[in-house]
Amino acid sequence: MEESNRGIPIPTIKRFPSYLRLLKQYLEEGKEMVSATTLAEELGLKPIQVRKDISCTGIEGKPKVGFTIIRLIEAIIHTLGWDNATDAILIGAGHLGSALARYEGFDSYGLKIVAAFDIDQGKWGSRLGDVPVYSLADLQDYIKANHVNIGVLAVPAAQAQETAEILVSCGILAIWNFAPKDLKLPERVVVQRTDLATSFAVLSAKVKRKIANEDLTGEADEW
Amino acid sequence: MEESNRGIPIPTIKRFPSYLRLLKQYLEEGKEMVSATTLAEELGLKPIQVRKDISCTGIEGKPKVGFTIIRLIEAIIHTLGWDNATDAILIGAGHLGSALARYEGFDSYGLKIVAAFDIDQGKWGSRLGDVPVYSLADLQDYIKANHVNIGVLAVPAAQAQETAEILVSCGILAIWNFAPKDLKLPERVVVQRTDLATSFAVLSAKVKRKIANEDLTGEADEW
DNA sequence: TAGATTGTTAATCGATTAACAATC
DNA sequence: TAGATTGTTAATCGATTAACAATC
Repeated sequence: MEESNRGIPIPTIKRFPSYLRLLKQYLEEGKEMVSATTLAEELGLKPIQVRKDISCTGIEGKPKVGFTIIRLIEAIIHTLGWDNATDAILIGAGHLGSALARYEGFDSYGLKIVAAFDIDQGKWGSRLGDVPVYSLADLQDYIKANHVNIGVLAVPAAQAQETAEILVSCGILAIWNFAPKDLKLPERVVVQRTDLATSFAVLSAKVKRKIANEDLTGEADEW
Repeated sequence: MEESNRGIPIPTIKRFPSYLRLLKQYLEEGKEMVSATTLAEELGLKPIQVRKDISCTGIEGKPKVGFTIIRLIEAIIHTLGWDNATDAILIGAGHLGSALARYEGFDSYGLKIVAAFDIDQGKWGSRLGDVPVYSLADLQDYIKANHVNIGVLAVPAAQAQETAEILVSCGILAIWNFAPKDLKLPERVVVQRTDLATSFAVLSAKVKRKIANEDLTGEADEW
């Protein structure tokens, strides 16, 4: 009963990393307290929204002064479940996979890419940064032996579904899918897409909307 | 008046690329018509939602048969503004930038990365796939000379704000930000973030929720 | 104390979903 | 024709925002 069935709203979850980055910066600058008003101002949000979001972490503030930065940081990290690192494997050691394997930021998200797998024999035995690359044939054994729960999928779209199914059959619980393909998998598997097309679609739409609105205001000026 | 001030809902925009991929696949398979029911089934959505989304493109279907695939594809591409390619420049030729420059999929989004810029002198004159890498010092001249409107930002977080400000001062209208940093820019600039932290936060939350719910149902089974 | 800020409760807003008539 | 599917109008749902009392 303590934690609701539905949990914290996804939009709130999405804002947490931004809060976290800013709070860490404040901490480095030697600050101790911060108000929701300040956070909102810096991130372009409304103060009330920041307060609602913060209330999801269970942290309480002090009127007039705000919130204790270090406590907020810890609470957000805990709420996101980033306080104990999760091992993940990477499938696909192409350009994108390579960039992901070398990405330094994952440490602070509690994500650790421990191994990469690829069909290309030429890549077996090599390393992407610190991450060793193995044959796809070793996937199943590796997952079983190392109790990995998360798979990061960075293969071409044409192989995505098939590869995802292999991951699922190996017992992977969650897939972070970077391939431009919508996966059809059993309900129990958690799938999170990071889709460049989707992101660019939103950018395109915002640009279009901005231009349309500027045209409107432009016309209005002539009245 | 033809196009509303607010335009198409962002959630709908975000689903368009998925429809597009699936429709293109159907087209390749030689199909001509498709129903909203089928699309929904394949993408894990509700038929009513697909119909609502499609209605935003202005395309009308035929009861009992559905929609003409080719017309739907064209309408979605047009609605997204992907029918005439937009030039973009890439800032930051590191691992991520390199992967973005070589990404083949951008063609179909109407995005073309025409040049990359980096502070690292060792990279000047080289190429990321087809994309030439220049000095950051050449940025302003290049933007002016080539009428580029979109900047893809793939620099380290510490340089993101500063680099974005340069882009804005050079007249860039929209920034696609891959750096894990929230940019503070003038209202008129369109900023779209593609943030690994945010995406992973949602994945973490879904996993947590799934586990919580499984525990709940587990307990319920014992009653 | 006065005033800024918090947290709660209620109102608003936008998107999803349901209900159902129209139609091929 | 019968039945599946469309498109519209209304209901529901969830998140954002507003209002305001509590408090340091």
